[in-house]
Amino acid sequence: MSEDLQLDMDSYLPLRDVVFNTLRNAILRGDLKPGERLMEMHLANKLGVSRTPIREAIRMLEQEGLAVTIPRKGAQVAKMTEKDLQDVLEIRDSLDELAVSMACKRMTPEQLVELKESMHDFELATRTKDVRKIVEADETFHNVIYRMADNPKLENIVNNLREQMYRYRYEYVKGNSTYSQLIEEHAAIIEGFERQDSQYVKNIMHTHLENQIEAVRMVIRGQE
Amino acid sequence: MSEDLQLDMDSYLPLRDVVFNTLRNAILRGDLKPGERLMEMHLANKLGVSRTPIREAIRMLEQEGLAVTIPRKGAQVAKMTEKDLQDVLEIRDSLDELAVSMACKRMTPEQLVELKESMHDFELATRTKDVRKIVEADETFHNVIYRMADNPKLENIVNNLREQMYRYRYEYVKGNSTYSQLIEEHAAIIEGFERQDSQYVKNIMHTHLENQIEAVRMVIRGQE
DNA sequence: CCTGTCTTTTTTTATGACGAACTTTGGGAG
DNA sequence: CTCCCAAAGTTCGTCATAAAAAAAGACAGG
Repeated sequence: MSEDLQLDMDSYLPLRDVVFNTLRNAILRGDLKPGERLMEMHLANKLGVSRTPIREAIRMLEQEGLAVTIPRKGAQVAKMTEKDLQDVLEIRDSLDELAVSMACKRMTPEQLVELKESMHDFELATRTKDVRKIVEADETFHNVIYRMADNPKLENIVNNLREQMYRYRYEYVKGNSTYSQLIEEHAAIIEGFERQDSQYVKNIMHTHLENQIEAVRMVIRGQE
Repeated sequence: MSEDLQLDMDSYLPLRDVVFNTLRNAILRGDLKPGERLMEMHLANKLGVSRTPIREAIRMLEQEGLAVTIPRKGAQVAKMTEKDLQDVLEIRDSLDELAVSMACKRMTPEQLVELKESMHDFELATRTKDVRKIVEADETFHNVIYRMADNPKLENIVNNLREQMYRYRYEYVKGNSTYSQLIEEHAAIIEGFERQDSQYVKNIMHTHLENQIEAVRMVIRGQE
């Protein structure tokens, strides 16, 4: 559990942000599992930094809902209950509708091209059978849509909400080897955007989301 | 600018949380103005704590959108542009609709009573002409509605969005001495809930929100 | 064998001091 | 007046330290 943490010393960012991104990714891809403790010294040693940037990163994770800290006991990776999942989905559904409405109104032809490209990338990714690639490609596809809505705050909120499901969805994608349905849905979404048929796209998005619920729910149930 | 910062040493909370709440309130009620710098040492001295809890609190504010930090330059109280306001309103509109739908389905009789009480409190508050009391009573009223929706995450997100408008709305409420319209709208909302007429409530909520936009927009324009 | 209490250890929390890196500012040279 | 450089101010990250709380373990008594 939780090996392989390593800093991406990319460009010049404050260490707290590097740590934040590192931990965030570790949580999302399941290297740090729900309920696992986040001990300052431990992480500091493992990442080779001092405790200060670790603590700041934990505060950020906390505010994003990826970690929960109990005073004087420390932080853990947030667990999700079925109720939490339900709540998140409710909101996502609503915001997806909003995003689609806005995207229909505001999208540029270039963005439509970009969307098609990312759908194509997704298709390619499914052939590799590399779960991580597939999930990432899917995220990219949806991110393009949210960006089309031209509302950065919306993008941000939806991303936070999606994050909270990802780590569970990971497991779901892993188990599910039939991506044809996903591909068809993506195609339908694009078709809808081309016709500017916002209602049509909303419906597809809704079922698209709906299809994931059961699977994620299963994973959550098996969470002890 | 920014005197009078003082810690509420309430119950036993980690200092970072106390600092966070203190700064948050100061920002919301305008004691710390948009664009004002948040210097670690200054705040630490003013609040009588060390830099560590200050830094952690700033990270939290940042994640809530109330502060913006530029690496190696430090944090400022977040400013809002008209586009930001537009974006926030779009989302709030959407989430208000969701909240109302859910509240209609899930509300308990006790909550309806609570809502009526908080409307009454609002009426009383308007008579005092105390801006802070009025704003708080209005927030309470709306919070009851969000709580009726029984979706804590939704409550949290909407609160964050509202926060970002509060400090501007403060000015608006200050200038506006006719609260009769607000009172009527609140009454209409309750009436709608009693009839479980979700569409009706949504409409009222929408105009209720719409009424605030222009005023907030004015304040933002005068922001230099 | 289990239970409750006491002690020890671990961990969080908060402080203070320090140096390095970066920004800004203000003065002086051209 | 403009450009450049030095000085001052800040952030950023590290380290050492100490207090307080929680967890873990030891141990005596039922």
